[in-house]
Amino acid sequence: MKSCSETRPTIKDVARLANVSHATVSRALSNPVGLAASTLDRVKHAVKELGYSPNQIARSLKVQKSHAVGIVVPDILNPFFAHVARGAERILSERGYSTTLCDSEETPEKEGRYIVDLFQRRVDGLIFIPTVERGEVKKLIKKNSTPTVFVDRFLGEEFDCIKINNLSGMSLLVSHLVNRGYKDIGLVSGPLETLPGRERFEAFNSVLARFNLAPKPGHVRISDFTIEGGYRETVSLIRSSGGPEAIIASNNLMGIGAIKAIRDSGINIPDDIGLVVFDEILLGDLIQPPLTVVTHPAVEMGKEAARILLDRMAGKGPSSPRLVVYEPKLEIRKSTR
Amino acid sequence: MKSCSETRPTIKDVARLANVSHATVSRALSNPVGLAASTLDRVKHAVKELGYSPNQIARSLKVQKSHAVGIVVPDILNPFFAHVARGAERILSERGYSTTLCDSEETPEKEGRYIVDLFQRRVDGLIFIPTVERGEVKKLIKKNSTPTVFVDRFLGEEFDCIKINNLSGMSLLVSHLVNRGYKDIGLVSGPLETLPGRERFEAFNSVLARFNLAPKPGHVRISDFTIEGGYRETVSLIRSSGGPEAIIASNNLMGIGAIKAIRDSGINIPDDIGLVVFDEILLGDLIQPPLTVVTHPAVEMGKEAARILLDRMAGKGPSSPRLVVYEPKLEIRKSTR
DNA sequence: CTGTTAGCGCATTCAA
DNA sequence: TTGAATGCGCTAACAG
Repeated sequence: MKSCSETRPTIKDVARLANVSHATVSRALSNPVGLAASTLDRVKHAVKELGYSPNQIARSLKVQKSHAVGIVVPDILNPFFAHVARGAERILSERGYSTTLCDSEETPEKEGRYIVDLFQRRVDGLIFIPTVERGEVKKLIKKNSTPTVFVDRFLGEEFDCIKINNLSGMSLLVSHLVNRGYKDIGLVSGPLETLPGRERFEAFNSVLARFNLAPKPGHVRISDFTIEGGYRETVSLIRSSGGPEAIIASNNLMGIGAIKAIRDSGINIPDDIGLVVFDEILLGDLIQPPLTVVTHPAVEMGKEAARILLDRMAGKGPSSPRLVVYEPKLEIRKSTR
Repeated sequence: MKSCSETRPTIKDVARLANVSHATVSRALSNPVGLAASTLDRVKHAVKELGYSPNQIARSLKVQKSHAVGIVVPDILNPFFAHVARGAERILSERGYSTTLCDSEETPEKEGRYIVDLFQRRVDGLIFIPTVERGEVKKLIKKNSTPTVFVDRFLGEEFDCIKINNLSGMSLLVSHLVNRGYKDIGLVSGPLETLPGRERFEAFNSVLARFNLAPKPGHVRISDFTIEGGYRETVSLIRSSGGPEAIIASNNLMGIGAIKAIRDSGINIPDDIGLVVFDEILLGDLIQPPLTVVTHPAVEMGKEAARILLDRMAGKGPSSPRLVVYEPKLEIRKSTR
């Protein structure tokens, strides 16, 4: 359809049609108390007649609030992040905030551009799941006074953060394997520059030690939280002589990569190798064999992040950073002996 | 961290520090030609010193363009829509537009609020995948002159639209089944109030007729494009006496529902029943048995939508509505005999 | 080459 | 109960 070039009606157009001042129109629309019923009526008619829709940009400039919040996630195709976004968005929109969902695609440059753009658009708040940690973004966030809450990953103790207990999650996974008789357990770890990558890595080692076990040299691989990365490291793990009896994938995407790698190597779960995954896998129960995983309450975490952000934007809440830690759950399916 | 209450520096602060007028600062930042090198230098230093970041809201108000576009999808958890969004976002951000991704969660009310909000925020363009068709949203879009392009679903011939050839997709699926000897084929259809739902439904009937077959009464079920809906109808199909030999699910989510339903009924794919799905299923190749599906180039469709939208926003392109139709591909896996 | 001026559309004092 | 005036932060004539 041809875009028609007539300009949109403004508050003045409404005022003219209703025979009042534009200030009156403004009142009628936002706080109609103490207005003559007849005036209100005329304004309403004029609004409908012209199809007037307030210009939020002008309004934001005037009131110095955008009533918008940014949500930045590293990968919208990862169901975990999508669920977090959904939870946050639900709470925020309930409270009249509109949200801008940004997918940084695990790319620090893209992420940086988003943050700058969001700040220039003067969002009132930010829910942020960063990619690999870098000083620059952290500086940006700190310099800017926009309230920000982190989810899953974070950039330092000085920020509000919603996360899960990575130690207990990894403990659940390792214990499960050890209890089933696995001794030689491999790890496909996420990047150590991310909080969950690092914490799960450390937990893996410490929990193993608690069982008087230690990872075999070469059986711990540092990867990047992607399907491809998980695939690559798992293949290499399998091919190496004396590969592990079981593998823990440190997140869902690497778990998918691991399944594919195992399948492509012509060996079998759980007969030839065990596999368990940190974080739920979409359709994890439909895969053959169904995968044992550790789950997070992703939607709830998003909601909680939003609630805390709302507090911050309202200037409420403690002045110290808030840390909310959820407990993961073990979902036992059949990917181990 | 406590949000600090000092207000952000404005262009005037920069001007004062650099000893120039704010108009000069504006020029230095946007179009620095014909400025004395020394002036430019002073401005740049002042900008850095203050950590000045232009207020995009004020800028938008002045230039009457927000340089933002909205992307509204019915379900961000559906990988098809997520991929479309990703494709669109890539093209748009390349061209300096920022995008607001909105998830209507298949809820017309939520969708309506998003559209209104986006228009009030004066987005320069809109990429829109509507929920079930309703007159109201259509009216909103038409009344507003904001360029809009639809993907997959649409609201009428008068709009730009990127879609796939639903007839040939369904033809691929039906032919595949017929060639393998299935005669009694059931359909779990999407809602007929959506374009793909309707077109696939009609294609199902016409392609069957081409083979001199007709669907058995009760073997065509109208559902709602959700996992639950697909589950429900498939269970009912299986339980009915003389259920179909094979089922076509009209989209990916209903396909997942169908798999679960078949599994929960204690019967087997492909031995007891065949299943093929319109649209790729995430991990469709990891499910047991791997699912035969028809695929769309989702990212490319999103990109094309963005390109057309860019044209529209620039006032370029034909004045008649543009329709781009992609051809689906059959991905044969092993969910039929 | 740079400063002055005038709005963009709106909310909000302050008077009347 | 309503109107007039002001300014949010910025860009874009128009002068000089």
